Amino acid sequence: MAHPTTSISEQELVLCGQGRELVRDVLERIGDKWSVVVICQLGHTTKRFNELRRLSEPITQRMLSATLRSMERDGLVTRTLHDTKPLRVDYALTPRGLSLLAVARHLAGWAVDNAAGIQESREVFDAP
Amino acid sequence: MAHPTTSISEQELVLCGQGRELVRDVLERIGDKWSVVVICQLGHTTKRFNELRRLSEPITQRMLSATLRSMERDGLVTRTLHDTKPLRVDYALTPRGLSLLAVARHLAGWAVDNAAGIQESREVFDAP
DNA sequence: CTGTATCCCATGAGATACTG
DNA sequence: CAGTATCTCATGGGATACAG
Repeated sequence: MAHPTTSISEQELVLCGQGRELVRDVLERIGDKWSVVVICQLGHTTKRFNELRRLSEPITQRMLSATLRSMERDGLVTRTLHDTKPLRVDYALTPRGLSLLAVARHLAGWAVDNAAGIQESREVFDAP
Repeated sequence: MAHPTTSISEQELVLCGQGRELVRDVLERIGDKWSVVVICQLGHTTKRFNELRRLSEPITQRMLSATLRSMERDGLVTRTLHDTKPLRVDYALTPRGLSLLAVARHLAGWAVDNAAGIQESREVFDAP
């Protein structure tokens, strides 16, 4: 890991200064509706388009296509076209994609740990 | 930490099953335009509305208000109204908010580490 | 099988003005 | 000071149909 136990002050600097746009950028990457789902479904194994589509249900064809392309653009997945008939395309996470997978899992851990508590807070807040 | 070295298979289960909605939920919470900024600016210290507003520039009054309220609803911040004149309201992260701060910093670490590489990948991808 | 092209609408968020 | 109320517009993303 590159930031294992970075000091708090350093991280605060990062988040308060120029780093803010970087962080926003990452959040746009990971915060859209499907990226994390696709990243997690891809995991460490290569998968085909329709395979991913089934695993990521109810994603639409359009959104899977768009999500994969912007991930490819960011160097998170590789796209390999096998020139067979019928067509066959394989997707796999790159090393960078795998490192994002780790972050996504960290996030997922927090989500699972806090989902119930948040739900409860909301109910209290929304009460009469 | 609740999920320090959770096994991969367990996490994969979490992300593929019911956990998906939970994760989406968290991403909507943290993935909006201002939550992470506000969380980071709040950090470990109590702050007033306009103080936060300056620190989170160029956030609008409306969005800071909305962001803080949904964070309060989720039990991430506390809002304390001091009945003085002129009015004074203090905001601070709750323990849950602080745990999210840690996750946000993890994300920020990844962002900083990968921003340059992603930028480069994009340029290559977008090339003529 | 693996996509692209359109159309369409709900939502997120900025600008601005007003209030306790 | 600490908000709320409108208005407005860009965009994200679903449904559907078509294409290589």
